[in-house]
Amino acid sequence: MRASAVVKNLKDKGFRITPIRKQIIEILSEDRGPLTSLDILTIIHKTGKKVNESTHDHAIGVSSCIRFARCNKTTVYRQIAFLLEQEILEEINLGEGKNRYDLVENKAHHHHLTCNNCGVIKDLPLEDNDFLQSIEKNTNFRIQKHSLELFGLCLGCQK
Amino acid sequence: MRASAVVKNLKDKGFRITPIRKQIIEILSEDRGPLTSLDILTIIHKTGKKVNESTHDHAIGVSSCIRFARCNKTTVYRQIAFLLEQEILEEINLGEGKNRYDLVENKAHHHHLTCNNCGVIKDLPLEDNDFLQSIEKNTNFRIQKHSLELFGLCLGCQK
DNA sequence: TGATCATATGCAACTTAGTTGCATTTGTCA
DNA sequence: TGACAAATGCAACTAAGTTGCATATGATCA
Ligand SMILES: [Mn+2]
Ligand SMILES: [Mn+2]
Ligand SMILES: [Zn+2]
Ligand SMILES: [Zn+2]
Repeated sequence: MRASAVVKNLKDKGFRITPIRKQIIEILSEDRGPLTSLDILTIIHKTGKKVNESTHDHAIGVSSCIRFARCNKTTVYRQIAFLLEQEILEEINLGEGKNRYDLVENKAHHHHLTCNNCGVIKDLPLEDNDFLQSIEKNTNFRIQKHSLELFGLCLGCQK
Repeated sequence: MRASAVVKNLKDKGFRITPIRKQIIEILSEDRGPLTSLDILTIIHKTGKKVNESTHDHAIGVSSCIRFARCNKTTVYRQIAFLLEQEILEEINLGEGKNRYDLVENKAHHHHLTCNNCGVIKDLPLEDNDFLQSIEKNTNFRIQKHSLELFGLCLGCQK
């Protein structure tokens, strides 16, 4: 599983593995598309409730469950900051007035197609090196980062 | 001048021309680069003061000056919304947690190069139609809008 | 298995961008 | 010069994100 590889990597680097840190990595590795901090917090809260309701034992354990239920937005923001520093996440801005986060991991650099009608966000892998190099030549800028976001209608929403 | 053409166009379409509306158009037509709502408000306030301090008569007039000095952020936001509807402005998001606005007018569609060191924002005219068409073919999306923002170091900041 | 200690967490209070409702003012046109 | 719709100011609000501080906890070692 992708999440456990990320966790192992962090542990090897000497970082602490807390239930919330692990859970955020797991949530983002489920590939629901780039999530906001509130998306993440809401999923953590739900996970806490679900596990609490079930009478069976569960991989997550009761103590983690209690902590998921109480998880605070500050913690989510701080974990996001940590995971960004570790270059495990990428910050994505679709002009919504809030950020989204995508697991980088072994996925190559990519962009997004957002449907203006149904909101679905599709990955767009795109080899853009030639493109960027020609801009560097023409402008004398040294390009360090770029963001390309496309908006339109997905096949289903074109009617 | 570019600003007066925009104003005339609005007048012809039957929209009211208020001092603040006109001033915002003028500020943005001075090409200081894409401005935030606060940038705009601050410049309006300064203009009010400057004109007030000067003892000479001035193209702007005293009554406009008083209104510039009192201009409220709500008004700026509402003018921005109006000018966006009229497709006079374009909204630009550089991932700063706030929007910037650029006059569209007769300037062609373009992108931006932002210097990570000194913050300068340079226009980047870029013919990207072929590029977009090939994405449409490969993805079955119909693309309606796109944003491409580049970040790096300007010539001066490359040391 | 504890004790230790740096790191992670929860909570409350704060900042900043942007929005809304409402009373008042003003640009336009007859 | 009215009349009236559109524009404005102000205050109160929302939502994303940040900060300080007291408490809790994961990893390490005895
Ligand atoms: Mn993605
Ligand atoms: Mn520009
Ligand atoms: Zn769709
Ligand atoms: Zn620079």
